[in-house]
Amino acid sequence: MDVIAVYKCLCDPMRLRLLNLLREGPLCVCHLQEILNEPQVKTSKHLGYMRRLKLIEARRENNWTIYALPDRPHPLLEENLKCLQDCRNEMQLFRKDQRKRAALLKRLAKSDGCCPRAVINLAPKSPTR
Amino acid sequence: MDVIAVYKCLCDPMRLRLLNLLREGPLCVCHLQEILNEPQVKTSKHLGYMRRLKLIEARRENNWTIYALPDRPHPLLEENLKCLQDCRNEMQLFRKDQRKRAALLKRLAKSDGCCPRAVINLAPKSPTR
DNA sequence: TCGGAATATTCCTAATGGGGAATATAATGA
DNA sequence: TCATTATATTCCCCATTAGGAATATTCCGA
Repeated sequence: MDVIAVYKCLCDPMRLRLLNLLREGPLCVCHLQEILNEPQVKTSKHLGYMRRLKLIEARRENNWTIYALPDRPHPLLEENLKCLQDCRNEMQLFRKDQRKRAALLKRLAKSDGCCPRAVINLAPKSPTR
Repeated sequence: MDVIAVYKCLCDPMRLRLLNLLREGPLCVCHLQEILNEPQVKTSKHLGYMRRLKLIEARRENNWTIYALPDRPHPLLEENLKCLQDCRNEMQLFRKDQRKRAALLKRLAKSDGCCPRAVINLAPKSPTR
């Protein structure tokens, strides 16, 4: 039952926020951390947790680790992320995070971000989806 | 975030099996226990857990406790139960449980079950849905 | 009133998870 | 080589949970 792994990931608020962001495109840890305004350990641990359960992927890009949903995410995960997107009326936090993400990307487009190289590499992926 | 409660319920295999059965109609504890072939404590505890989180309801019918999904279940729960229903190819266990349930109801229809009164009361609800 | 069936609760133990502080590791640039 | 940045890991504590054994509770019928 792989399904259990999906639900285990989904049953923590912080992980939901992370997934909600990754759904819109890959991000490095420091950006996730900044957007969520949560300590580094916490961010890294939750990402590691989901990574171990194979729900998200990580790749090293120079000094940064970029996390992303896999090309073909677990269907159950996808379905639920879509759901959460829909009920984001209740999910003020989600919307707020998304706005912060948009602002961050905009800021980085002017290339004064903390890891421009990562951003450039991800540029084709992040705006759409 | 009520959503977390839903996912907490969903991240245990036994609870998934219980929900999968309740989705088809109400059942008393002893029937659930029999179908799942799990010890009484375990069954009762998981049901209690979900009940406390308001995902399922219970009503006392003489000596039995009948558990059921609420009239208007949490939308996220419903969505996921539907999902699980769909991917039940992987979920051999679910199908097996459903067959056992059908057999049980058939047997009870001949009124030699352990709690006929409960069954009678629930008859209008269980066949459909 | 008593015994038995159905269910819930309590007590215990082991495992897991969350969070923080501190430390380790990896990669960069000076 | 060294300092710095980004990230992961380890250690520690606390809360939650799963599961079983035993016990309590509720309700029934004799």
